[in-house]
Amino acid sequence: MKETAMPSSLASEAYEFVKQRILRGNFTMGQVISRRKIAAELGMSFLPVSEALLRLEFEGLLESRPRAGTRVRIPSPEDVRGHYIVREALEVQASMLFAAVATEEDRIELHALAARVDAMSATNQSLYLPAHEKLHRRIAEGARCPALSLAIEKTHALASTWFCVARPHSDESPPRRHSDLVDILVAGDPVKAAEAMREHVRRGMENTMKRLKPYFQIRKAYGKTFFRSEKRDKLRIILPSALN
Amino acid sequence: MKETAMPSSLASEAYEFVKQRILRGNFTMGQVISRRKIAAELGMSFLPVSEALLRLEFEGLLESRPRAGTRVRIPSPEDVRGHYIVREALEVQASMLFAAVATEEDRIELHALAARVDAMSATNQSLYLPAHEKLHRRIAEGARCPALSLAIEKTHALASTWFCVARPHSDESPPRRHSDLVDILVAGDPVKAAEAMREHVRRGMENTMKRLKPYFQIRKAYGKTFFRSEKRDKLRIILPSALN
DNA sequence: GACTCAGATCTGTCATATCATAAAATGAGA
DNA sequence: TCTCATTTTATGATATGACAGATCTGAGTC
Repeated sequence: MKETAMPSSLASEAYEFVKQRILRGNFTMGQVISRRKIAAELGMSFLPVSEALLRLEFEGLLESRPRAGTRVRIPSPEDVRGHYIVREALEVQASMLFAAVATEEDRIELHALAARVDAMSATNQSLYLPAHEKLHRRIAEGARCPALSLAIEKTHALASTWFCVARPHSDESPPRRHSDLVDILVAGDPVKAAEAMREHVRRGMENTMKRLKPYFQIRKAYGKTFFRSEKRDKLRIILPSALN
Repeated sequence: MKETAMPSSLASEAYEFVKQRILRGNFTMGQVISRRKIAAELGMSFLPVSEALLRLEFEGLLESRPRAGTRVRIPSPEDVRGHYIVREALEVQASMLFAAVATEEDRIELHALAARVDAMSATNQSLYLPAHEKLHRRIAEGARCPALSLAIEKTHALASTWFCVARPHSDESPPRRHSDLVDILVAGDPVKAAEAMREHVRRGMENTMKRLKPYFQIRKAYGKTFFRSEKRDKLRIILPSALN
């Protein structure tokens, strides 16, 4: 956890700070974030913090209401579906380009990454997510289109917040789920690559939908009000909540 | 040109104001925008204006450097290519979904829109762009995925700024360019729909590349400095500039 | 217990002021 | 006319404070 060199701007420092806390799960879904407290914690005014939160809101990690507060976004089923449809579009495009233009080094590295991801999906949970993201990032980079990589990276950041929660999965995902995908990508046929990636992303959506199901109810219970106190915890208990 | 109801926030008012001026070409590419002047013009502080410009920067319409200024973004060839690759990904996805799930009304309306667009591509230049955008928006809406529609809409806003400039086109685009596309979309075969849309977007990219070629040189001449005075106009003359 | 309602507290929005830096304007020297 | 260093002006970044509105708290009521 190092300061990313010289942020050169308090706003970007605050941005990284809050983003990391969300991605690590220190801020839980639905939790209200206080600009002033974070500003005090970082020793700055709350204006650069506001700019940072605004940016995170654009990226879909936060949601806010004018004078009520800002909280970590709680997704609705439509959010998840929409997210995965956009993501499918982008990743299919990336995998087609990868199959067509990736270098030999790209393809070799991808094989190694896929093997690592598949291995960790069964054993090491905490390292699985970063490895999985790296795999997809490499595919995007192999497509040789920075704009596409950037768009994909943004969608991944959003989805990451959904995985910092309970992981009841261990659903028998095939042991070579990612290796099989990569095998097709490196083979070099864009159409087959697209097909494989499309299937891959769709599986991901089904998985996420299952995991997030309890939280959909929480979203409904919260409604439009931004609870600042612990009332939210009470709601969590009241809910039908098969949270685990 | 109506105020969109009650903006409820000065920042969003400034956002709409600046965005419209960019899209209408009142702000030309590379022109530096002064937060303070706009704030004065709108009778507000420059803080809400800053928030608006920040948002437009996220959307790719503006670019800024820390204490130099904020200007309407001048695209590089890589920008255009990246934009169209992302756009291709999204629109192909939309057209596949449209072919699969659009209602009968959707398909009927699309036919009419396509005919209108093709008609105006030859005659009415000023109405062509809005009609063209509406056509693509309807396709996205027919896909029944708000998130996808939103993503596409954002990419269109960016591209629109590129068309407020010289239109040397009138390149013999086939008279039924959009009608042919729509014919395939409404037929209902997702694979063929995807194919047709992919081809359509690629044509669009080639077109845009041709139009923007002169501006690529301007971008190089500008470099990283944000000219606030008229020196920029001199540069424009100096350039090889077959601007018209 | 549940419900209401007035104050206290916190929130985001916005205005104003200061500061370091980038670009412009100026002017002396070739 | 050109170049280069200087000053001047303009810009974005940030701090601070005021304000309206949302949420919270707690006493009072049933």
